[in-house]
Amino acid sequence: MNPAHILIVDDEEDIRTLLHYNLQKEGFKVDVVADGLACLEFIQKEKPALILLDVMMPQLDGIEVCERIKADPINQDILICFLTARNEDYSQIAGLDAGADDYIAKPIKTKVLLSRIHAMLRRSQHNKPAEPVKPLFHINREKYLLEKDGQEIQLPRKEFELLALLASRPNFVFKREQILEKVWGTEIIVGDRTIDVHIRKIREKIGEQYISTIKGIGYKFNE
Amino acid sequence: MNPAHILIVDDEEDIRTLLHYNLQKEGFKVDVVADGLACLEFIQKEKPALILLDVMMPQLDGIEVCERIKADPINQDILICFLTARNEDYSQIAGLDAGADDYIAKPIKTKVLLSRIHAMLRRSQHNKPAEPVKPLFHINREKYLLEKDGQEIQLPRKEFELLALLASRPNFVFKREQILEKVWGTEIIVGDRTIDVHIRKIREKIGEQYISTIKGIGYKFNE
DNA sequence: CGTCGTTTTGTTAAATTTTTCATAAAAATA
DNA sequence: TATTTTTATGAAAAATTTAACAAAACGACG
Repeated sequence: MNPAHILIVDDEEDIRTLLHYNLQKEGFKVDVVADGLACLEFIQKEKPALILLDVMMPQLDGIEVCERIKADPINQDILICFLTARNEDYSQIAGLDAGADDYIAKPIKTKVLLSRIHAMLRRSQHNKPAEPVKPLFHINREKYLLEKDGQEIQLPRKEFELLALLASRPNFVFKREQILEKVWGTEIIVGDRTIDVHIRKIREKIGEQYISTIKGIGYKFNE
Repeated sequence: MNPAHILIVDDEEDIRTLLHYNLQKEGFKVDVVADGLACLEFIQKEKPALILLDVMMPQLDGIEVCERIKADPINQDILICFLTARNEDYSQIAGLDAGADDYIAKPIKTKVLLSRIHAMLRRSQHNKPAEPVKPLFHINREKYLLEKDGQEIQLPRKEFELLALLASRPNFVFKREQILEKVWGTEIIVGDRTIDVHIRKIREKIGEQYISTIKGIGYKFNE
């Protein structure tokens, strides 16, 4: 579960600091720029999942920036959330017309902010192509369980994520590094033994034959 | 893309005319009725994509109408947007509680109106997770009443909403976040303990076996 | 205004999950 | 074969998450 990447665009130092601090604490990968131009430059190089975009900015305002971003199909799926001065009805509408996905009124309450961000991210994940379906073995993300020849097996979260990852590409050898990155993310650091232990638990539950160890490299799911 | 069908419900002639004119000009298919009863009758025959619903109306007010509409699962996906007198905070809240999807404050600015409408329509197309309704026991939305093998169980509102959500998709694991979003909305922020407590209350009333905890994820309703 | 039912919060205990650690076993390397 | 490296295993510590309870806050209503 990788942390979502969020870009903050605001000309006010205080706001930048505040948002940066709160979002980072929440576990997001955060970048910050101070104006619209810098924002456009930034997304040439990196593609954040979400941009918090101040509407009122000198030179290039948020609406303009938003329109330019959304103009490129490649960036369609970047979520954009406007930060607007309170009760600026006009900016609200113009913003949504410009293709923004949500807006938050200043003054920003941290709880509201986080809640909205999570809601947006979740929503965007929600309508993404369904993951490939496994016949023998079905990993049911909706029900958070494993359907194996008739019976349903409940797995704790980490075990579930790990198995889901391996099973998503049968016969492909996932390196330990990759596993750590995909299941734990780059932020959370855990020792190598942790993977072993989870693998063992999974094997206990589904049988030895499904997961093979590739010594020195990692693990794979057998078709 | 055929034009969205919008129903206008307002007791004031001027407003009806204004809205009708503007929406039609925008290319929507528009119908107009003057009161709540006519509205309910209308949707028996046709199913508009969106209803602009005045809150303050003689006899049957907008909130009541909204509740009745949303009570029928078939109409769940009709978008409802309240038209409220300005700064009627109370009606805003009551409206959203009643299941409305948005509200617009009078006096209505055309640009705001159109923008909001487009946003709502876009959003509703955007996230359409199928929601098959499963009446293991019947959930009576009008009375906030649960009919379980003969006996009727009264549930307070929040408990009711929560149970209704879980029961709307048996076996589907609702994440805590999702529950918060659906039952409380993104605006209202409550702690995680709140969910637990409501779950417990519901379990006390309907029995333990119906709702399972999926640790680290959320809850689900058992079929 | 006081009361009652509902909703929310905070605290503590219990349960479960996740991680670490020490040691054994296995595989690879030389 | 001896040595080194890597993984498996069992037990236990640490961390996280939920349940249970008590109480406060809130709202509707007489």
